[in-house]
Amino acid sequence: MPAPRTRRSADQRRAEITDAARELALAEGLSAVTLRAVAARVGVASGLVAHYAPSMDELVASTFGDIVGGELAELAMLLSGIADPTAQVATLLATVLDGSRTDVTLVWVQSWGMGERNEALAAEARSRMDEWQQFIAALLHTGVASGDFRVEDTQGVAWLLLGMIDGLSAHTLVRWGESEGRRELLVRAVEPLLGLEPGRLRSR
Amino acid sequence: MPAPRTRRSADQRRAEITDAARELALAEGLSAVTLRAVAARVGVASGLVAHYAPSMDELVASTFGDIVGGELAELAMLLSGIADPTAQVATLLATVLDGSRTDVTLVWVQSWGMGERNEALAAEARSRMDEWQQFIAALLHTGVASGDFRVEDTQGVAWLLLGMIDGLSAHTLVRWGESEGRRELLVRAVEPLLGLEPGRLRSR
DNA sequence: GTGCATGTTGATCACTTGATCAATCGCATC
DNA sequence: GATGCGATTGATCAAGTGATCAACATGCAC
Repeated sequence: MPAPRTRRSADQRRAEITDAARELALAEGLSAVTLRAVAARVGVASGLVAHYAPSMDELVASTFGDIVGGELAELAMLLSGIADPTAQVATLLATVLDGSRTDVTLVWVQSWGMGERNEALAAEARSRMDEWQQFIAALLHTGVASGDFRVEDTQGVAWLLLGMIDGLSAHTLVRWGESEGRRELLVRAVEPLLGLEPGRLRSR
Repeated sequence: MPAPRTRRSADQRRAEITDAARELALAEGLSAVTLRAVAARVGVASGLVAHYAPSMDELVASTFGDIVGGELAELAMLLSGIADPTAQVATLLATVLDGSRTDVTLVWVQSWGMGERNEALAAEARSRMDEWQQFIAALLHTGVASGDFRVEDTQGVAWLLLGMIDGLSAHTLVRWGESEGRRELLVRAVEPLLGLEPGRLRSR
């Protein structure tokens, strides 16, 4: 039986396709976001995906953007419910390293490795990294303004924190477990960067 | 004109192939290590590469191992000429973050992202990460023994250092430049982890 | 010189990828 | 109900992947 043809509005179909792409990327990585794989997941002919996507490179890039943008929005939401800057940073570190986001981490790591061959993806990765850096910098800035932190180079420290987070996250892709002990150590390394006395970030 | 057929010993040809694979990986990434690309670089029929390599997955994995193994050996050589543990760590950080090794960094990052689809590569990556971690741990151990460092959880701190290094290195793939300022900050974060007074790691 | 073990070729298979496009048909509009 | 816009199909192309193998020929042993 040939699949029954269903007809949607263009916007609706577009949404289905981007959703399917995101689900695929989270389940099997960005390299699994393929013309036919997306089509199969939507339950549609391959040509239709090609019809809506400018190119697969761009679909992969925008899928990456969706995922990591959503992650940041989620985190921002979580932190917005916390008043104390120190607690915010503590929560940031705890959340990002809790090992429950290997799917998003894989997407990040693949974006760095695939950027060599997919210029749209590389550009999107740069943009999203900036977004994250600015988010962290804003966090630090708030803490400095309130007198909780003492940071000179806010931008630089934000980059450093992001680098640490990304590196430790990437490691969990290959070596999971032991994340508990490493957060403790990370916290000890971060405190002096923020001008905090030892132990302040741990209280939580 | 059909290419003139040249005949080498099996060992010699094997060496040519692994060399070509390494060069390709460094120039264009692990994903460029392809049956035909390697054959073309050696100047040989594709079938010959298949004849010597158990499979392309394994050739990619062993190529990765060659590259990062060589990197570590090179670094070990460099550090062996330094007596003071503090200077050793300072040199380690300076060397790894000097931005002159984006080729090796790309190989690292790709190994994490491709491990999903290449089990041999994933295993090799795990093994090489262990190697690095043990190397750093030994460095720390020496410093503790000599009284230069004060570190309780040597293994944990080694993992943390490696994570920081990998994360910051990965960032240089997308955002190069500014590496100078970040080393300064990294050093400030690492000092307390080693039980060093502020500024000790910077003296170099 | 001759023989032949073994290094080497390149055509070939089966598969996957992104992309194109004429043909088809669902469905809102009239 | 009939019309036609536009969403949808699926066959098709060109390119690239790893792998296989019968045929070939090189250069050493004798």
